[in-house]
Amino acid sequence: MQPDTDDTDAIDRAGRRPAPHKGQQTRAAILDAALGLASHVGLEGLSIGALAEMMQMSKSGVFAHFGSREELQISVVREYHARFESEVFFPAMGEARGLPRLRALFERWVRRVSVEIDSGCIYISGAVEFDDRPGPVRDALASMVRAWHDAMQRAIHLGVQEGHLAPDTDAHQMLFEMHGLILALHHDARFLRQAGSLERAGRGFEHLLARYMPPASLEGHRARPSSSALTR
Amino acid sequence: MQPDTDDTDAIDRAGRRPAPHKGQQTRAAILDAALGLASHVGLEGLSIGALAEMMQMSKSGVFAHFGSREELQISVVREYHARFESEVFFPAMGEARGLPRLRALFERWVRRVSVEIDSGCIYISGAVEFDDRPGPVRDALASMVRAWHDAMQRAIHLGVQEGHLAPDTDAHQMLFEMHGLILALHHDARFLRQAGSLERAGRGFEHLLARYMPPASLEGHRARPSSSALTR
DNA sequence: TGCAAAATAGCACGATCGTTCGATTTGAGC
DNA sequence: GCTCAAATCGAACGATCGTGCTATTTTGCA
Repeated sequence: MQPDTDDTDAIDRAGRRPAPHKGQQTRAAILDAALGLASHVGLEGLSIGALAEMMQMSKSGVFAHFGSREELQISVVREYHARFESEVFFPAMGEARGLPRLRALFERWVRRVSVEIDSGCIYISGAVEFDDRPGPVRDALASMVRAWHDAMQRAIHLGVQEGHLAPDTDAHQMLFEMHGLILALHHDARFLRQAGSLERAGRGFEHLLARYMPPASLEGHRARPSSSALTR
Repeated sequence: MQPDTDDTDAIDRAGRRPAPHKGQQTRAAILDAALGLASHVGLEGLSIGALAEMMQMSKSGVFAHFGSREELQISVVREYHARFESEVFFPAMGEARGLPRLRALFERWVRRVSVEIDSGCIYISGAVEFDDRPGPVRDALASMVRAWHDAMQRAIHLGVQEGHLAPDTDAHQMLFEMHGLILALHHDARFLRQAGSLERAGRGFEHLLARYMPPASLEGHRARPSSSALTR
C-alpha cells in the first residue's frame, strides 16, 4: 500500500502557491459527494451534471476542479484508496503480526465491503466496469488493488514466519481464496440481498485458517525469529 | 434452473400469427450481437445505436424488435441464461450424481466465466451494475442467478446423499465458498490479467472438497438409498 | 480598503442517447 | 403476380453528456 503519493495539491505542500485554499476545500467536498455517488452508480455512472446538482453548483464550477471527467474518476479512485487505507490497513497494522493482524485485516475488509447496507465497494465495481476498458482509470484502479493484495500477501507471509500458518502456505493461493470470500459476500449481500452472508464470509475465513494451520508439532513455535525491525 | 419459459415469441409457438419468421431470425442475430457487446461493455453500456451500426441496420430497425432498451437488456439476460444452461448445466447433469456431477458443474462454470481471454460473465457484471438499481432488469438477473444457485445447492445435497460429502455439510455455505472462487477467478484473470488464476480456482475447489469430505468411516457409503426417480 | 488572482457561473457547442412516427421496402400466402 | 402485413428505414424530438469559452463573483493578501 503505497501509491498515493503525488496528489494535485502536492505543489501546495511543497510551499509554493501562497494562500488560497478555499478551492481545495470545495474540491474535497465535491470529492466526498463524488465518492458517495460513484459507490451507488459506479465510476462510469458518475456524471458531472449530477454531481453539480448535488453540490448546488454549476457544471463548469465542478468541472474546473478536475479538468476532465477522467481526472475526476481517478481522483475518486485515489480518495477511495486513501479511505480504505485508513479504515482497513493502518488500524490492522497496529495488531501483532501473524494471525491477529491477518484476522484484523480480513475483519475490517469485510466491514468495509458490506458497509451498512448501501454504498458498494469501488474496487469491486470498478474492477468489473474497467476489466475491458484500458486507460488511466483502469491503471489507477489496478495499481491500488495490486498494492492492497501485496499488503495482504505480506501479512500472510508474516503469519507463516510467526508459525501461525503452515510453512508451505501458498500466500497467493490463500489470498485468492480470501478475496473470493469477500467477493461472494459483496455479491450475495448487495445484489441478492441475502441475509446471513456476513456470517458465511466469517465462517469461510475460519475454514481457510483451519486449512492453512501449521501441523500440530509446530503449533505455537516460530519458524524463525522475527527480530529484524525492517521486516515490519 | 427453470425461469426461461415465456419468451416474446410465445404467441407464435401457440399457433397464432401464421407465417412471417424473418423477423425472429434477425431478432436472434441482433440478440447474438447484443450478447457479445454486453459482455464487453456491460448491460448498462449496451446502446441501440452501437448495436445498429454493428448489425448494419437503422437504429429504429433494431429498436422495433424489442420496443424498449430495457426489454432488450432483459432479452440479453434471458439469452445468456439459456446459453449458460446449455453449456454448463445440462451437460453436467449427464454426469453421475454426487462428486462427478459437482465437479463437472464447477469445471464448466469456470470455463464459462474465464472463457478464452475476453467476453466476461454477464451474471457477474450485471450483479455489480444492478445491485443498486431496482427494476425489471435487476429482477430478471436476480431470478436467474438464484435459479442457478438453487441448482448448485441441489447438486451439493445430492453429493451428501451419495455419501461423497460429509453429512453435516452446509450446502449454502459450500456454495458460497465455491461462488467466491469463481468471482475471484473472474476478478484476477479478467481485471488484473493475472496468470495462473485458473489453476488457483481449481486448487481452491480441491481444498473445498477436502474440507467437506465425509469422515473416513463413511467414505464410499451412501447416507441413504437414492432410489426414488423423483430426486433426480 | 483595494487589487490581483482564484473560484465559480452562464451559455453554447457537438455528440450520443432512447424513443416516436410516418414513409418505404420486403416478405409470405392466395 | 397481387396483396396485405410485417419488417425496416429516415428523420426528428428532447434530454443528457463532457467540454470550451467568456463574464462575474469571491477570496486572500498588501
